[in-house]
Amino acid sequence: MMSRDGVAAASTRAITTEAGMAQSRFHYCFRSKAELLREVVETMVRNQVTSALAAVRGAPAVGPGASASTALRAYAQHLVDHPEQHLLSYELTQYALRTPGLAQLAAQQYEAYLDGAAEVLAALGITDPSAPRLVVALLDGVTLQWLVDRDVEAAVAVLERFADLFAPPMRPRRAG
Amino acid sequence: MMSRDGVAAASTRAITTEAGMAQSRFHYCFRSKAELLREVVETMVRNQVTSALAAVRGAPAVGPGASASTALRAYAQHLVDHPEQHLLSYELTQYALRTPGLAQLAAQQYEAYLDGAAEVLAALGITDPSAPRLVVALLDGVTLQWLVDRDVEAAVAVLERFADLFAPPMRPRRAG
DNA sequence: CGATGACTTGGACGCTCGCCCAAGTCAAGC
DNA sequence: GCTTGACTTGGGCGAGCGTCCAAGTCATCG
Repeated sequence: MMSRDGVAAASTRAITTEAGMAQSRFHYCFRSKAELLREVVETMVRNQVTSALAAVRGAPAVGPGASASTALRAYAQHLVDHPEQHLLSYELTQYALRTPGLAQLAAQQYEAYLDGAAEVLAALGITDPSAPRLVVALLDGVTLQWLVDRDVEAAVAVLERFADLFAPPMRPRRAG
Repeated sequence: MMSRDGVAAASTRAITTEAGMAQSRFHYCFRSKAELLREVVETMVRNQVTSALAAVRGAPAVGPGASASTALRAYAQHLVDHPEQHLLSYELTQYALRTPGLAQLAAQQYEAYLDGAAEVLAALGITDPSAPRLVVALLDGVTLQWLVDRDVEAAVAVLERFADLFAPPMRPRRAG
């Protein structure tokens, strides 16, 4: 419901109405709205990381270059299929950054992303310690761009270009 | 004031109080709050693009590799000096994406960013048509990461790594 | 001088927000 | 059967929101 309508629209009344329960019940289940948001972020991040790992482990790897490109395509597919989830992820980050009591929640979120990315890259045979930050940064940027202009071709092209730069398939000029 | 307190805190009352004028005057100056936001985004984007261009044109270019690295460092410096402005930029994008009447505002914002990036890259001697999207995506991603964890070293390292991949200084293995 | 119109103001409209409370329901344990 | 305590509820608290309006100020101009 949050991914459908946005964090700003997720009032305690809207949430409880969606769940078909009385609004008063909200503060019986959660101490405050911040507590709910904490749980939402933790659950969402856990799901994202585990499903990304499962997707990478599920696909057969035929060399770091090819599988990196495949993984990037899979991410693009997920983005196109579930745009609201990705937008929600950024909304929650910013909500946390602007809300005093939730400042460290965003940090936890991205720590989990970076750890997850490191694990995914390791599964692809890429162990460079600076790689996770680079990959997460590029994915975030491409995602944000696509959420804005919905240009799938351009987004995929950027990902392909990055894959070529970052993990060239086999060798640049040999045995094409 | 928006960059200081966030978009959510920018109510018409907060804005007019900050400006030292009566709240009623807001709707004499602007038809609605959406109209103000439109002007804010347009002004902000214009300033960002022109100042980025001025910075690149101001620095002497000594080859695409070196100047690209310099430009990325300059961006990192601006980010560290004015974090709220960058956060505001993302907040406005998301506010626009979630607000029905403002949907195309985000598209205009990123169109301007991409055009600006293309111009900056052209000034650096990089004319690859896919380059602006790649660079803007990476800058957005690195910026978001830094806004969350405030790790300057890591952010600069990622930018350097990208500069090496994207526009290698002179030649990879010759005349170092 | 009197009228016009741009500009400013305090106050109000109806609405939503997070949070809280007194009262109620109802199965479990004595 | 009675008490306990987890659970649920409608209603209300004070506050803030975007927007609007009648009334007021005041320089300009016939």
